[in-house]
Amino acid sequence: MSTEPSQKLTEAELEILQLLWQHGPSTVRFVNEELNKTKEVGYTTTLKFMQIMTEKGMLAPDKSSRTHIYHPLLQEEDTQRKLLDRFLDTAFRGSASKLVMQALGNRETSQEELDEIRNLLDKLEGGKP
Amino acid sequence: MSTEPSQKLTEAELEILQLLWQHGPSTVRFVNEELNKTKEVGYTTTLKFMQIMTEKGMLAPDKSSRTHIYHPLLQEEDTQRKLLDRFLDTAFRGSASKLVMQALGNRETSQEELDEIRNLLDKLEGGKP
DNA sequence: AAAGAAATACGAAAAATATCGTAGATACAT
DNA sequence: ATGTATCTACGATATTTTTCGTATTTCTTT
Repeated sequence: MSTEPSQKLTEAELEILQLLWQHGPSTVRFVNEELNKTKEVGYTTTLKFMQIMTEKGMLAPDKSSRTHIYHPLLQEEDTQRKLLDRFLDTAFRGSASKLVMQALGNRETSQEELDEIRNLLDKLEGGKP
Repeated sequence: MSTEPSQKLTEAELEILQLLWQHGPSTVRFVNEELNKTKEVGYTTTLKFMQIMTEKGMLAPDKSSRTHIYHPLLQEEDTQRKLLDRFLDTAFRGSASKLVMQALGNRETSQEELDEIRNLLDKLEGGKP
């Protein structure tokens, strides 16, 4: 009927979600301050965004006290998966390996992370003696 | 002071670039027909996009014949790298390994591709016996 | 050479995103 | 209890992105 988390995250919405995932449920003020570490954004702008996101079913404000606390309703990993699917299509025409190669090739990756990935590869190939 | 390939590709622009990378320099009509395989877009809309992209320095039309042939000026891999950097930051807060894990974990990847990736891992860890 | 088809140029409307100002409500400090 | 600071609500404006209509030019065909 209503609360379908309508897709199509905008850049600004994603930024806010990231902050909430990272720091947990937060106030508008906190989110706004975090945003301002990167760029200049007015308080009411942030507020408006979070209200719109609430309408869209992405956030739920706890209004029990005057200062509302916003909870993210979207799961981080779910959302990342969807974003990745889309990105893979639009930017890499669907070639996951090409994307992976670029992701690993073009930046520093710690030994630990490499090990992790290698483990995953082993697992994926498992059952093939 | 002009031809700087100003950044910030829009979705529509990227779609067009993909077609040009995939099929090589093309006419507006061809691009439009390709686009219409997916969604409905008017001819002049496509034309306008390609003209704007030309202004932005992303494309260069060969106007020697009446029907212009548009060449992409951006390199596919360069562009993908930039898009990936951005995406990595905004969607995965910079964690390349997390992105890679998702990319590999959530879809079918062929044995060949897996091998390729494993090779890359070996290379990246090279110099460490 | 005239009619019709196919391109480009250009301006402007429509839609989607982002930004903010102001008003009114609520808490807090004096 | 009065003034000040802090919030939320809400409407309005600005910016960016997408879409297209119309005019004009250039071929083709007859």
